[in-house]
Amino acid sequence: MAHDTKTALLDAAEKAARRRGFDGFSYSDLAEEVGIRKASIHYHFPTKSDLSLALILRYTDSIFADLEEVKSARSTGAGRIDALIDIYREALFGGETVCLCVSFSAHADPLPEAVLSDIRSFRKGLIAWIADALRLAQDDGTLRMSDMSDRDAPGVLALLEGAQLAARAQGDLGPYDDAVTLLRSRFGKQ
Amino acid sequence: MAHDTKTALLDAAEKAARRRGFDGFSYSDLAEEVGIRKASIHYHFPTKSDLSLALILRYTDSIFADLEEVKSARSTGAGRIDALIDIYREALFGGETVCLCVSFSAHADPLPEAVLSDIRSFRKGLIAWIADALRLAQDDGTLRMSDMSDRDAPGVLALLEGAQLAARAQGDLGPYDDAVTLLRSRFGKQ
DNA sequence: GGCAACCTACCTATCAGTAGGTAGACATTT
DNA sequence: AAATGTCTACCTACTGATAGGTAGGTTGCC
Repeated sequence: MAHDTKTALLDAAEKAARRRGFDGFSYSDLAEEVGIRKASIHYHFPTKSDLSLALILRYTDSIFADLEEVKSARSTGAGRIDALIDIYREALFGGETVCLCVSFSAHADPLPEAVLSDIRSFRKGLIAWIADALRLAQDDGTLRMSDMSDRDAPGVLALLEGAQLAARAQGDLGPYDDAVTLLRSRFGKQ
Repeated sequence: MAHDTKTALLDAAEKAARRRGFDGFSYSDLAEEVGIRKASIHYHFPTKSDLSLALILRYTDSIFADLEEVKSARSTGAGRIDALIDIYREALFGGETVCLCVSFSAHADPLPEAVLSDIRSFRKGLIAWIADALRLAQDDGTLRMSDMSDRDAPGVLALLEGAQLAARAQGDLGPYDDAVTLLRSRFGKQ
């Protein structure tokens, strides 16, 4: 199938980008991992810029789909925040990778404007989702302290991404769990 | 002077690493910026690994020195946390760079173990400093809500680093200020 | 026949790093 | 005081490896 190779390339590229950054892997690396020749990758992604855009589009779509699923699976605000914390935790792969958004944000300079634009709208959407969950948690009583509000949504996202950095630096999940304590302790039963 | 060239190289390398990542600049780039030939850089830093280590050592020393200064300049817990938020804010250079620790943590893979080890102990020291400030804030009454404690120090650091990522992705300070609202709103008069 | 999905072979640019030389400051020797 | 040696801080010129990307051919399916 045509799609299998393309998907395999995206999978390999995403893994590499999240581990070593977008400049940290080459078409050679991908070729070896996927099992085709280097030049053949250009058939699917003419330039590395094209690849970076395809990567971020697939990634943001997938995360937004996950968030929609969380919305229908979890009815309380605390439950939704908890699920979000888990999503970011699993994205760490035990401390070997960060999420693509973190990886791209950290070294945004070489990326094409279209990618940066997608990252910005991804962040916007995420913050809106979190704000919604925080409002819900206030209403349903699963947010313990009354001083946290939807205004804190950007802070929640920053906390999650920063916690990923800490885990990545250490190479294990410990620092992530330590950092998100600040969040978890503020939510009650789901 | 001998030292001026070496310092100029470190300055240029730090700026580049914080903007584009450690793999995002070359000895050629440094040579052009500093005004010496590429090969001459190897006299000061034989390999790029050597340069990465020199960078992180200088950086962590400088931050710890800043934190000591804050300790003597600010007597309240809230004042110290506020000063820390400012330090991380200024490290953004308006959204063009992140701090070196964030840059290195995001793409830790190519870095030598000695650098990662220094980053880990840097994080440890930072968290200890923050925990100390949080305890002080509890004692002196400048921490508004009683539900925040020194246990939240890893979360505070994660929040600051994550807020830097958000600002870097956007290219301006707005997202940083939005994210640290979660912190600032919890502290009273200094 | 036509097209998708590869391939081999090659390009130019750039990477970190090396070899070997040199100009000038400074100390030591004669 | 002059000559010599040594050291720092550069230099020119180069290496092999690798980067992203291109040209043009081949294979097999519809």
